[in-house]
Amino acid sequence: MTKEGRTADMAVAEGRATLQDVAERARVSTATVSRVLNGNYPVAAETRKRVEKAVRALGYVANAHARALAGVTSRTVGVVVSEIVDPFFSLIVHGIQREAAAAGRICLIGSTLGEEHRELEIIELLYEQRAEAVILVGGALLDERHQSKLAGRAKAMAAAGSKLVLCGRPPLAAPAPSAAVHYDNEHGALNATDHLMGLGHRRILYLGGWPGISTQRDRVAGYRLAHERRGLKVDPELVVEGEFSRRFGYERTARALADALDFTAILAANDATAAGALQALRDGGRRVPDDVSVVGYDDVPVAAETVPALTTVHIPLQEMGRAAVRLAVGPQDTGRKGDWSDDGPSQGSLVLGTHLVLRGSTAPAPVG
Amino acid sequence: MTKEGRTADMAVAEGRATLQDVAERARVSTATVSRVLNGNYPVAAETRKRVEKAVRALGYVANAHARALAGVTSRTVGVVVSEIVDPFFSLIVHGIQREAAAAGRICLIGSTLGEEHRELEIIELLYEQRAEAVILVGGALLDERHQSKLAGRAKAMAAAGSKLVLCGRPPLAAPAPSAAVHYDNEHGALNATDHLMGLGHRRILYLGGWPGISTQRDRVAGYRLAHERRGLKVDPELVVEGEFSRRFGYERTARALADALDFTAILAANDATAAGALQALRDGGRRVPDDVSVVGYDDVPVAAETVPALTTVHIPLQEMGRAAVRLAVGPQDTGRKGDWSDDGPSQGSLVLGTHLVLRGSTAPAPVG
DNA sequence: CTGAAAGCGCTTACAG
DNA sequence: CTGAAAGCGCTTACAG
Repeated sequence: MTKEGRTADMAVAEGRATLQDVAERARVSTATVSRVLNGNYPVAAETRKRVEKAVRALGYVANAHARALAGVTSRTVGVVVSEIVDPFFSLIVHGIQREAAAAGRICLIGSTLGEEHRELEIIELLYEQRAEAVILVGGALLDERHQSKLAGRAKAMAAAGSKLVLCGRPPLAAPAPSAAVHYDNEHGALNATDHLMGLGHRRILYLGGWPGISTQRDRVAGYRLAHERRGLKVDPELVVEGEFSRRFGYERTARALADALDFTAILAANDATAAGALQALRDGGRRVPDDVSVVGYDDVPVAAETVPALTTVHIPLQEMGRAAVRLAVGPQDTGRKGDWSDDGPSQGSLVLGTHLVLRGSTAPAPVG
Repeated sequence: MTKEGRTADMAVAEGRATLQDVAERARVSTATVSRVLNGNYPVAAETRKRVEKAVRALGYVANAHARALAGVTSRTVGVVVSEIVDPFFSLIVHGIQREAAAAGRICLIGSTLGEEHRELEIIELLYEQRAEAVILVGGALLDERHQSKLAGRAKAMAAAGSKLVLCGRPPLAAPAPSAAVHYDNEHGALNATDHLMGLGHRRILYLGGWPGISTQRDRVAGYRLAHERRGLKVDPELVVEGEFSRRFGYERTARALADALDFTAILAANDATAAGALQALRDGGRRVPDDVSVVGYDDVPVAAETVPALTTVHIPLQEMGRAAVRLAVGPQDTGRKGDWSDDGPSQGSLVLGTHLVLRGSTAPAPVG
């Protein structure tokens, strides 16, 4: 074992080495060590070498807390998701992780565990950790009190030089500063419905989705708009909301079949719901797409794996996550901290396009 | 607008309020404010009220960095995953999030983005953030250099009062301190293989899985052990390793069919691979389970959703995540910081059971 | 029950 | 190119 090796082990045995330890070993001041570590200041080559050697010998790793306290940003971005097991969220998070890694940031990920109203608690925890920015992933809770609390939080964060970024939901109402990256949700549903109508379907069952969230509101709106554009009325019996889940899709399709509800196609609120519908249809002896056409929404992996594979609305989920990080850590500070809180309501609002992916689950409406 | 409301807005406009601000407003010392906030010390009811009012008025949120620096633990647990989009990982992470929330912790989640050797970099980032513990999720890279670096890191962390927890992989070799929660991986594969053998299958294709990782090593070992126990030889042609992926499962099954490889059952390295095999079998005109039986591994949601549904090995993924957090933040410090680095090699090592879930993809081997 | 003060481990003007 | 010193926002003995 080398002398250096032994000393490193000793340092290890005593706990974490500090800047001070490194400075002493290299016989320089802590200021100098800090400078070589941050590499943003001229240091004599000779000195630099000594410091680097000491750093290695002691196995020194900077304390991010001390660094953050001393004024440098935390290099941490906060993320709030509902359920990480839901591919809609995990694909977005994947994009966030990729872009965060590229920007040298690490992610603090909080989950509401499916209880959306806990969003504010999680934001508070993330804010406590002084995340540079907090990204809220997924649809917005349709609750005025909740939204106004969110707006309050956004203001406080802006004033403190941090920011709130919305990902997969529309920007906050006017006076609150926030950035947002969204997708043309309503338009996606409009296209999907119109695709079915173009195939001759007139009685289309809208199935699934939780009405408490903006995602659902916009999808249903697109479904209705498609009818309106063709001068058709929506039969209220054909709009069955509830949950975004495979189980819900299965049960309600089975019930519709049992009730002999008249429909030739299903627009599901998301792919999981559509997969459930597919299974209920099969169990009920209906052929897809011969007897019934089915369209999903999201284009998560399962959509390509069902039998038949699902025609669905593609959302660039990963890209949306990446864009959110760009908005979050974006154009580096101009130095005027908290400054943009005065710039007006919104700090950039992106809308990504969606498009229909045609696969095997849709076909012309059966004749007769 | 109340007077208090106005002041709160003013404070907000000036950036984050500090303990000092609260103290001034409540006309007490910062020590007192700290005490009422932490509630671990007697404070006069009257004083407490004044402080609480000031906190609310200023919208004060503690700075976790300052708190951590001043000696309190960071209440942050680090997590390293490969691909968060893979349900194997996201289910474990879900369990981690649940338990972490219950313990009042927040998770810093780093991803290697599928490049396992980057694990060490991520650990370093997490260590920099002074995570209380770092949980490594998923199989271990079978690489001695990597393992010994990991051991070095584990020692350094232990000395610094933090710890490394392994989740879904075996404990580190002897002299490195670490806690681990694993599952009886080899046994699961043994059972699955034996189930097929019990149904009369003798030529079982082992399909998929990346040989560079402990997960695969143990599953293949279980497959071999099952043969050994029955005094059967493993035909090397029947062991097709490569990747854990649906695509790999599809392609290699299609190829096996094209090559007229002789087999009546498939043990897939995981459910995704099995789902790909199922599709190739269907595309190749084989009926499952009549012509070929298929068994998956993991029991992630997709296993219950394929047609037919997959017989597979269930791993208590969520529970494994929860257990990892318990090991991570576990029995609160006895105060002897870094002490357990001397206690021996391992800090508790749990092994959770797996079991076979019988669904529709397995049946007796076809006669003849 | 309350306060003054030291200290956690960094960074960064300010001098030299 | 280098160092002494202040300061970031907390917590916690130590006094009272």
